[in-house]
Amino acid sequence: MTLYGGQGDPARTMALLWRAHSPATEDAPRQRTGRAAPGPKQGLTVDAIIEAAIAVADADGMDRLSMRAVGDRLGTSAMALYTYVPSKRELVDLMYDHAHAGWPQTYPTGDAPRSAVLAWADDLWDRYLRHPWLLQVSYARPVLGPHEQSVLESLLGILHGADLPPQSLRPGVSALFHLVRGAAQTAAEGRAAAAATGTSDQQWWTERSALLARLAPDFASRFPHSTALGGASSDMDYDPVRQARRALDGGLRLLLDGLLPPDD
Amino acid sequence: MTLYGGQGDPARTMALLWRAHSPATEDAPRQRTGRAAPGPKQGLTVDAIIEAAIAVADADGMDRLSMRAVGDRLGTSAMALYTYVPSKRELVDLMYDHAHAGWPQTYPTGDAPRSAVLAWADDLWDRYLRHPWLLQVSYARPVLGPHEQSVLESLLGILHGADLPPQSLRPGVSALFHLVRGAAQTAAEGRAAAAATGTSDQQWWTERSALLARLAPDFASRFPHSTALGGASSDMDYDPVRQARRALDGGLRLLLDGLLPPDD
DNA sequence: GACAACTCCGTACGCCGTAAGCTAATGTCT
DNA sequence: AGACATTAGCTTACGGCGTACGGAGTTGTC
Repeated sequence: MTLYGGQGDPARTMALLWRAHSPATEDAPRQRTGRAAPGPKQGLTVDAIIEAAIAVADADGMDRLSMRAVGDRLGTSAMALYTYVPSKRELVDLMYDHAHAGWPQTYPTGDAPRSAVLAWADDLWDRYLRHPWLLQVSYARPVLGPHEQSVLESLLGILHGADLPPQSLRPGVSALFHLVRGAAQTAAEGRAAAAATGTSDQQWWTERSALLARLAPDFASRFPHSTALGGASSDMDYDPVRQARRALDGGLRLLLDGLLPPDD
Repeated sequence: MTLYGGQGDPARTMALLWRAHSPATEDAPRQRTGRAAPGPKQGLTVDAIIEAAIAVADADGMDRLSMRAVGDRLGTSAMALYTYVPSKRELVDLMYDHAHAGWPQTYPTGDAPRSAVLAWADDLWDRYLRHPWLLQVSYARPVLGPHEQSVLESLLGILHGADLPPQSLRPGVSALFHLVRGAAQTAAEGRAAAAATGTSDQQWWTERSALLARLAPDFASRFPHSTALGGASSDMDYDPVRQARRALDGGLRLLLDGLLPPDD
């Protein structure tokens, strides 16, 4: 199920999200009271925690991400993290933003906004497949961090050059995000399913068909169009990542036909 | 985080999914051994469990859906459910399919496939907003039940009439699903956030802006396009559901411009 | 030297999914 | 009628989770 973000204390979360990037708030829980700073030195940093958490999620998946697991990786306990991070939810928010770091500031457009959009989508697709747990964090979250913001900003930069009808901008942006995200999710989950069950994609698919044929022998007559669509041609590609990627490319083509003038 | 479905024993899951709809397997765990049926009468049914679980998810959200909660609602314990359903994962799969029940078999197309697609998308949007937890179940799941299958089948029926280039069919279908699902997710989560915090959408938005202005005073110069996009006009609509719906309508328009000939 | 502020973190609580196994009910077979 | 295999229902319990709470130890200021 989707993990909803942005639910803790918004001020605290946003301070953490924008902390290093803002000239105003230098850093740290330490600074919260305006006064000095007694007490032991801090042994961890928020960034170290974020990176450890991302490492856990990348390696073992979001299901296995727990405060205890992050603590283990850092050689401490789960509770030690709570000095730096108010809760797991906030940590996920921070992970989410951090995983979008290093995004290109701009994409070369020239006279070809279409290929720039495709490059942007390709980068986002890569990012999602590299950190599939990103797709399990709600993207309707309203607490945006600086790195996520860059992803949006770079797309807007591309579209700014193309002369869109102004009322197409917002829907176009939403649609592009939804398409990439949806396709990447399909790909990531197909890949994960194959890895989890250990059966090849083709093998798995034929087993499923046999089962369906037995349980629902009238399938073909009840769902003729689905049957036609699923009809396996001999050169069928069972790899879920390639399938999803092809669907994404096609979907982007259709959408951009409606959105942009053709590159030339 | 997204709950991955379709991971239990596929044969058992599919038998449950297609059970009532198939002439072959009459029903029930009872029947699994070919032999007769000693032991106490069964006091529950799979359908009752599914419906109770959906009621819990509708009322309290997916986070609060637990086997114990479903058991409580049925006046029994959590463990009593395991006679009927192999695990929570399978139960979620069954819930997912069941929540798509009653889908229109066909949409009137006439010469207007475009409006038929829009009606289909509208129905799906409604369904998602009525059962927002559906959006937290992965839709890349390959174990399809009969009701989900009808959703796809009806769309294919519409598109069959329009003469699409054949290579546009799959990407078009994927894109339509992704658009509706993405928009509904944005809407549902915005709605949930407003309900959870108790602040009005407008109030919440202005607080967020003030916070951002303080933490990242250089926001406008670093993200000029985002700033321009977010620029609040006086007649701005803060309601997240309406916003997402408008984005969906616009996105569908763009996509269908690329996909279909205009209705007339 | 006193004290306040702070970090660190062990313990514990109430959740969760579900494995294991007992009890009692029911059918078939002798 | 009685024996017995099979099954549903359910209790108990285990190992996980997020995190509240509070004690212990460390560091700065007065």
